[in-house]
Amino acid sequence: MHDMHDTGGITERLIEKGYRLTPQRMMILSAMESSHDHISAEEIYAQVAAKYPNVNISTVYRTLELLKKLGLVYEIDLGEGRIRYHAEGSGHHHHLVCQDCGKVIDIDESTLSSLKDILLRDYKFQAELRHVGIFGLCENCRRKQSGGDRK
Amino acid sequence: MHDMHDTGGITERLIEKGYRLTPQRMMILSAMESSHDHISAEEIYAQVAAKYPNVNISTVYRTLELLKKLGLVYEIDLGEGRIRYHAEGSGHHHHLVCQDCGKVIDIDESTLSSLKDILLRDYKFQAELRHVGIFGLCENCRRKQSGGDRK
DNA sequence: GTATCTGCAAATCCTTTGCAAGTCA
DNA sequence: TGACTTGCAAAGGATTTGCAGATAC
Repeated sequence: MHDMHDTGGITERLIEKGYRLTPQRMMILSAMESSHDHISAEEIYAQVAAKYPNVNISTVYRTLELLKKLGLVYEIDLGEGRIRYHAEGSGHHHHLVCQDCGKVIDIDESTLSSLKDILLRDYKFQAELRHVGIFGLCENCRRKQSGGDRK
Repeated sequence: MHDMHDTGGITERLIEKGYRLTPQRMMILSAMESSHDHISAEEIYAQVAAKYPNVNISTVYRTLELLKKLGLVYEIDLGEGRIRYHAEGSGHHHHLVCQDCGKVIDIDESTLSSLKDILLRDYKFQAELRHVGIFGLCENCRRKQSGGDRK
C-alpha cells in the first residue's frame, strides 16, 4: 500500500465498459482519490474547478452517478443532508457519527463483521455497512449531556 | 401495550417545558402516532391538512424540530432523500433497507444489542441504532444480482 | 397583555434534467 | 463521423427563514 491511490483501476474499467476518458472524468477521479476522507460532490467540484474553472457541477454529479452504477465508488451518508463519495479500493472502515458535536470516529471494518454474519444468517440480508454512519454520542458529549431546556 | 399510542406523555412534556399546546401541534402529534410506521413531514402534513386545510408545512417542520430537540421524536433516515420521524414510546426496531428494490425489513432491537455493547466498550460510543437504516441487498435482489452493464 | 406560534411567500441547499454545442475514439 | 459528454440554465424536491398577524396562557 502506497500513498498514491490506484486511479488506474477505475480508468481502466471505464474504458473497458465503453465509456470515454474525458479530462473532466480524470480530474474528478483524481480529486476523489487525493481525498483521504470521504468527499462530497461540492468538494470535488471545488477541487476540480481550481485547475479547470469551467467544469460544471452537473458533470461532477453525472460522473459520480456513472461510477456508482459501475460500482467504482460508494456513497456514504453521514447524516449531513448531503452524500459523500468514496473510491472503491481506498481502504474501508465504518463511521461513528456523534449527533451532538458531529465528530466522526473511524472504526475498523472487522468490528462489524459479526453483525454482517448475523444479518445474513437470520435475515438473508447482505448488509453494506460502509454506506452509512452509525449515529450516537461520543464520549465527550455523553459526559456533558444535560440539554433539553428551552432555546 | 394497546393499539392507541400514548400522546399524553408528549403533550405533558411540552407543557412542562413551557411550550404552548396549539391545535396544530396536537394534530401533528396525533398524525405521528396514528402511523404505525415511520412518517415523513410531507405525510404528516397531508394527514393534518385533511382536517385542517390551512396548516402550513413549515409548521410541521417547526414542530418536528422542536420535538426532536426535546427528545420526543426520533429521526430516521432510510436513504430516500427525506427524513422520517418516529414518536418516542412507540416500539423500537431496526430497519434493513434493500438498495435495489427498496424493501424495508424490520428487525428486532435485540439483534443489534451486542453491537451496541462492543461500540460502547471499545470506543466509548453510545450508538443510537434506531436512527438509521442498514443498507444492503435483500434475498431476492441478491439472487437476481447481475447488473453493471451499460444503461 | 404579550411572548410564543403560525401562515405565507420567498429563499436555500443539494441534486437532476433538457438541450444544443463540443469532443473522444 | 457520430455517439457519448459537457456546459449552461432552469427545474426539482426537501427543508428553512423573515416577517407580520394571530393566539395560547
